[in-house]
Formats: sequence, structure tokens, C-alpha cells
Amino acid sequence: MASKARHTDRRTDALSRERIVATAVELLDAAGADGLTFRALSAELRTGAGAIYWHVANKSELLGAATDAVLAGATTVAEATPEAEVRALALGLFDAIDEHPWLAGQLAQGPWKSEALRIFERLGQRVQALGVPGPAQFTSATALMLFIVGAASQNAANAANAAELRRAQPDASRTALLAGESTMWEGLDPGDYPFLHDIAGQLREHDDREQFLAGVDLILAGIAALRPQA
Amino acid sequence: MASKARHTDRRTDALSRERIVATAVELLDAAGADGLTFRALSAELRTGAGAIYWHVANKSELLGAATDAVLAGATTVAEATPEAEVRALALGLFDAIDEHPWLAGQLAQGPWKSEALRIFERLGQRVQALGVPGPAQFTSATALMLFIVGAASQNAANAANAAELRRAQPDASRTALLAGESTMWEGLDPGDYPFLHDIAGQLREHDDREQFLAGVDLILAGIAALRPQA
DNA sequence: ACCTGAACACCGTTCAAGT
DNA sequence: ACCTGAACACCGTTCAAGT
Repeated sequence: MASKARHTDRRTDALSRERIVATAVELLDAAGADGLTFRALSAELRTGAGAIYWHVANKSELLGAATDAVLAGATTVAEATPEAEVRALALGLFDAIDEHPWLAGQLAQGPWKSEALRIFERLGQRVQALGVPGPAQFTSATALMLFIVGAASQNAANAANAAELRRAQPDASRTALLAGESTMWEGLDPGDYPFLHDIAGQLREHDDREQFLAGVDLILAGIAALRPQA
Repeated sequence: MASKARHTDRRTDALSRERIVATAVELLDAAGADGLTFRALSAELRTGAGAIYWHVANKSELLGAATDAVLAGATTVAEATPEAEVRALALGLFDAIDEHPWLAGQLAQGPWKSEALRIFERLGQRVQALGVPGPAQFTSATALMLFIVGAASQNAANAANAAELRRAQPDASRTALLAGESTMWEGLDPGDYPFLHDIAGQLREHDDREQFLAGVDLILAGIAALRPQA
């Protein structure tokens, strides 16, 4: 999204912080959270390992910068109602985490900085627009943020699992793979897990995106119940 | 909680998987997620590093076993109403993560195994007891689980931050520390962050546990709205 | 069957030395 | 001011060798 000048300037442009972060995102996307290594990064940038430390304090800061870079283009919203805006923000985050699964681990611990904080702020504004009384606004915005990040992360983890299964048996059909996934649930003793056994059927034919939006709506319904009048 | 025979059997009892996991939990509690090292663990157990691998496949499995061991004693529930049972389950998880902050990172990616799955199952049973129609049951239980784990993890992260601040300035008063925390929010430009600026006041004097329960009630309210009749 | 501990293939980070 | 790359202090994991 936010990548201009992709491969045109190959040779010897300056080693800027911007270029470091962009390359870090590429590595993270290509090889996951473990793929980002100062050695791999310096090799890709055709420089020494220590050179990166002149532009970036440490790996944690680099991961934070990569997160911000991706999140920056992920959520632009202009909808008719506050509810629709919340759904649009939620879907934007969902898709961003789906495309960049390593975001999950990054957002899990401390969404409260820079770009993530901006998203939280925007959710809060919509909560205010929905007429939630003051003391409950923080609770409502937090519930939305936690559900969105958590559910999107789960989805990304599931997708990663499915990808691994696909790598293990590349010839299996899609339905066979889905069946393989739900085996995890159906193998459980129905006596010990009656609820999971009950919903195993739905699980086999659910749409992740729909499920996600249904969850957002569930919380929006709870928020609606907080308003002074029904 | 689940620790019998704490320091009595010091000398040369067999190196069981149980003892390995218990010692791993001790290390995790004492020094955080980074504190668990095969070298530190084998030193504590007065054995070789490789010996542990005879009882445990790898670090990931060891972390999973440690998670299960802690979670096993965390949530026993017998309450009058399904709502009360959900709150009790939620508080049990909240306290467990508060006592063992490393649980957060473990539960973040894939609560869907062993003990965490048991908790999800129990939440689902209460959702069914609340009269939620079939197709919405999975969504409801998932929303509860994600909020509980996410919010408790946030709380643990905040507590860790506060502890670090306390270590940096050990003589500061509690109110000064809280003020230092909320500085992060109040330092933001009110023009760019009107919502965060609005709620900064509440943030200074909130109770984490109360906020958490309010969030659980918010989702319960959303679930109540899903029932056929109001 | 179970344990030992050196060895392997990695990490993030630092730092003298270069330009 | 910015870059180099060897060196340091670690990791998880393996595996011949022991009992």
C-alpha cells in the first residue's frame, strides 16, 4: 500500500530509516515474524548488520515502526452512520492482519501507541456519536478494539494453520482441508464437550469474515443497550 | 495453586515431566517469558540441558504444558445464574493472567487447545443456557473469550509497565505513578485526539477489575439482545 | 530407559575501525 | 555523519557417549 519506488532504485540509494522499515515489512510478509533478522535484513539491504542500528534503536522499535507503516494505510473511513463506520474500521483492521499476520503478535501487547492509538481514538469518536454516556465510553471503545484485534488475530492464526496443512498435503481438496480442520473439534468426546460438539457443524461451513462482522454487531448491540433510552 | 511438595523434595527425586513443568512455571513467574531458558531450567533442575528433551518435545510444548498447569486450577465455578457463572469464569481468567503475565502471550495465539478449550467450552454452555439461538452461539462464546483474554492481557501489560516505572523511580508515590501513566494520554494533542482527551480524566481514577467486569457485562448485554424475545 | 554436556547453527547487540 | 564486519553473550536443539 504505502510503498512507492518498489524496485526501481535498486543500486545505491541512501540507507534511510524509511527504506529499512519498508524492507523489514517485506521480510515479515514473506517469512513471518521469525523472518525478520538483522542478518537477513542487512543482507537484503546490502550493508553491514550494525549499520541498521544507526537508524533504529533495536528490534522492538523496528517492529513498531513496521506496524505503524502498515497500519497507516489500512483504515480510511467515510460512512453514513457511526455503526457503519465502526464496521468499516473493523474490516480495515481485519484485512490488514489477514494480509500481514505478524501484525497480530505486535498488536496483542500494547495497541496503545501511534497508529493503533489513532484507530482506538477513531473507534472512541464513533462510540461518542452513538450517544453512550461518558463513564461507559472507555469500556465500549476498549471492548471493540480488543474484539477486533483478537478476532482478526485468531483468523490470521487459523489461516496460517491452514497454509501449513496445505503444505503438508498439497493435493487435498478444499473440502478435505476444511474437514481436516474440524477434525480437531469433532475428535473431542461429546460427553466432555457438549457445546463444541453442538457447534462443530456450523464451524465446518462458516465464513470467517461474516463471523467477524457478527461479533462486531454483537458488541454494537451491547453498546446500544447502554444508551439512556432504548 | 497446583503446587504440592514445594521445597521439601530438594535432593534427587526423578526428573519427571511434572517436575519440569512446575519448575518452568516458577521461572516464568519469577523472570517473565524471557526467563524460561533451557539452560536456566536445567541449572535449576541440576541436570543437563538435553535431559529435558527426553520428557518434552520442545520449548513450544513446554510453554503449552505450563499454561495448562496454571489454567487447570484457575476456574472452578458454581453460581446461581449463567450470567454470574460467566462473570466468575472471566474473573478467574483475569486473576490467573494477572498473577502469571506470561499467560497473555501464550493465550493470544490459539486459545483453542486443552485447558483453554475447556474454558471456551464452559463459556459456550452458559451462552446456550442464556437462550441464544444456535447460529449465534459460536459468535457469542468467541466474543466473550476474546474480550476476556484480551482485556486481561492488557491489564497484565499495564501492570508490567507500572512495575517498570516503579523500579525506575522507587520513591515516587502511588498517585505520582498513576499521573505518570496518564501523562502518556494527556500529552497528546487534544485537537488530534479529542476522545482520548475526554476520557483521560476517568482513566486516572479507574479500577482495572471494575472496568473489566463492565466490559463483560457489555458483551452479555449484546448477547441478551440476540434472544428471540426481549 | 534415562541422563550428560559438548557442539551446531543460529540470534540481537556492540564497538573499534574505517570513510 | 555514516557505514563495516568481526566479536560478544547469548539462544534452542541435537547427538554421541555414558549409566
